[in-house]
Amino acid sequence: MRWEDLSRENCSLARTLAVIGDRWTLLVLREAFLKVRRFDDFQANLGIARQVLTERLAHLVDEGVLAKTAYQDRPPRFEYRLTEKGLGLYPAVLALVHWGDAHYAGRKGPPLLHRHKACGHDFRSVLTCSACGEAVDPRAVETHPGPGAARRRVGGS
Amino acid sequence: MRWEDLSRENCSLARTLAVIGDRWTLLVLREAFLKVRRFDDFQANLGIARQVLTERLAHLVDEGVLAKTAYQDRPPRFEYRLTEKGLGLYPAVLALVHWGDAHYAGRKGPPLLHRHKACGHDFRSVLTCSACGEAVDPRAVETHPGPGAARRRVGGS
DNA sequence: CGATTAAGTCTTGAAATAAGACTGAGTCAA
DNA sequence: TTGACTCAGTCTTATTTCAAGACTTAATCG
Repeated sequence: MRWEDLSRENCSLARTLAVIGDRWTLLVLREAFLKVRRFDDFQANLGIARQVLTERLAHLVDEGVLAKTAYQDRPPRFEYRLTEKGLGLYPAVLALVHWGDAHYAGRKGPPLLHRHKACGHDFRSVLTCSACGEAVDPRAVETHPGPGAARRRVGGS
Repeated sequence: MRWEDLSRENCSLARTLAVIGDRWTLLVLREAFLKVRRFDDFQANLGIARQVLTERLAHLVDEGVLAKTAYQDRPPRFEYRLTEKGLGLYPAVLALVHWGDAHYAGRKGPPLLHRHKACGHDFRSVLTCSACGEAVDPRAVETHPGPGAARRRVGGS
């Protein structure tokens, strides 16, 4: 299979990765979550090849994860901001960051902490069940086909 | 910057992506979470080039995300299983899947549902604060440097 | 005028990926 | 005991992507 066929897979992870699974894309989003908005700032912070950055930003805009808007007209200058859809990736990004904190932070601890403004404390993200509100252990999850599951061939010859 | 320098960045997301940010790696892990264990099954399910699969599995084993063990000796046959560290990626994977469900599921709904065995209901993951136990809105999070933050040059000439 | 800034595009060489043939060790069935 | 098959890879070749940095365009600043 080639990467560009991913979005046609009937799998939500594959479709998500078709949008944000490229090399660099999640790092571009990290910068966006840290309020970086301009092409040259993304480029300088990431050290990414400019061509690649151009392509990644365009893709994220196409997918509605970032919005590109002019903040001045002459000369034209643009900024890239997270949309609501893009903001929806925050739980995933935070979970990845906290996994990194747990396994790859240096002796001194994590480089960045997250504070929950509502309660005032630094926190880690906890996977919680939308149905019962309790923390979920990965081993306590079972999967089963949903309404959009692919029809399977049954009893074929 | 080149990709292989990522793991030296003082950023937990960058270090995480150095492990699981390659093309295909998260799909390999999807299969692992769905209890796939053998080389040929990964290969057949993903349609990934065998060479790439070989390299990805070896990398995940190196990083302690998967464990490779022989399940028979003659001929030698191996299986790849998630370690505890690998299981720790579940919240991140689930968050990505649920983002895909929200934005890319077809008309009929998501292809796969997740049931919380403890309460018996299908659920979505909710980002919850480890300090206060409440659901966290992305806009209610502030970041600040942690103990492992890079020392910044101060007052340089 | 000359330097600087922002947001790219272009060029070139290096690296990664896709597709599929091939290998080797062993099993199974006739 | 030959021939088909399984598993877990390796090898080859062509295509695609990425890295690095020079170049471009339009406008402002001193």
